[in-house]
Amino acid sequence: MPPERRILHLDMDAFFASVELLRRPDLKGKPVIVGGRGDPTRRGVVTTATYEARAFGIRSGMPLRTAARLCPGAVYLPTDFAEYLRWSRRFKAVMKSVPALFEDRGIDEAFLDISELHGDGRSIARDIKRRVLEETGLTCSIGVAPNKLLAKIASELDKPDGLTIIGEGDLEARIWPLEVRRIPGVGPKANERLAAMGIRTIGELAASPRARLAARFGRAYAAFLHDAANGRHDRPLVTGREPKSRSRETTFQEDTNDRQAILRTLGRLARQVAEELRDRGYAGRTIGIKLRYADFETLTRDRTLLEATDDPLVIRAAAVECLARVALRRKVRLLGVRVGSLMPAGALQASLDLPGLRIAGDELQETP
DNA sequence: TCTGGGGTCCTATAGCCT
DNA sequence: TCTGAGGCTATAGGACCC
Repeated sequence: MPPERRILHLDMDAFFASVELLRRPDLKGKPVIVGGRGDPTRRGVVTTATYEARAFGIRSGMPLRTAARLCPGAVYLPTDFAEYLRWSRRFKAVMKSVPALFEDRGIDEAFLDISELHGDGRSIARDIKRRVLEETGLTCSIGVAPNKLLAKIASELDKPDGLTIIGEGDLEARIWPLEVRRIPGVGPKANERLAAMGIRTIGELAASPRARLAARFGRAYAAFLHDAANGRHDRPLVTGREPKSRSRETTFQEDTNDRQAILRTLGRLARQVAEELRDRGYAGRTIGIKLRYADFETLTRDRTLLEATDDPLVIRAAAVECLARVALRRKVRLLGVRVGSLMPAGALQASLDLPGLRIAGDELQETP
């Protein structure tokens, strides 16, 4: 019998908006909406809204133009990722100071495996909340549970500034009444298909025969759903992660079918991706584009090179080649460039510097 | 007036090879 | 020699997450 795990999930409250309030304390108590360029007449979506704005029905992912209709009196601010990243590092530094496995889950949340720590989960969580507040002036919500999945659900249950402990015995009372959509991994599509089967709550999902789920969702996903609903989830924390791809994309303010404009944008995106790769010391072999038509139909095209690259001209050339495989009969709303199959650029150099090989121009040649 | 930008992972299919 | 199974890689799309 393995000892019960204790996983802690921390989620910052309305993170981007709260960071903005640190520099603009005069906006405290007002509806503040962060998203796009901060101009609700232009294309963009809400990334975060303060709780005052949420009272007007503002939700993240909502078009800024819709938000402007629902809450014209709100203060609209542009997203400033560099600034949020600075504050993100600060709260994560607090978490990393705890002697426990740490898993980074993006800019505003993270896990700790506190199984081996002395003391009860509640006091450990309280201590972290207090120190995060001291170091950043920001509040967060924490969930503690026997696995990552339940911990994440728990951290959502008492937002903002919440602390929720879920034990094995709390499943029926605390988790089963929740809607299936609360399970991370159940998005709009799966939610709809479950609803069509008459399954709305996690409890109903837990009581569904696996075979019935497998018939609609396939074995693997059905097993995940059924286990999750029954509180079973043994995925370990992922402590170190290598990036798999890097991309840049942009939505045109006006849909366009101007070939020259599209090519110019492609070149700019290729340059930006290359710059980021070089900054971070990576190169990639698979170059791809993403294109979204005005009607939102989206397609991708890939091309795999013989060698990994971080050269903007090589990336652009491959992207142009991908673009040539797409019919540009309709207007385009979004264009993206992606580099995948990443490897550290050092490894690339090492492979090119193998004895007996040297670089000549663009080609690998045998050393005489 | 809709619907961003940055990612990961999974699945299906096709071609090639053994 | 033919057929098939199965592995591997490349490609495309979709669902989901923050």
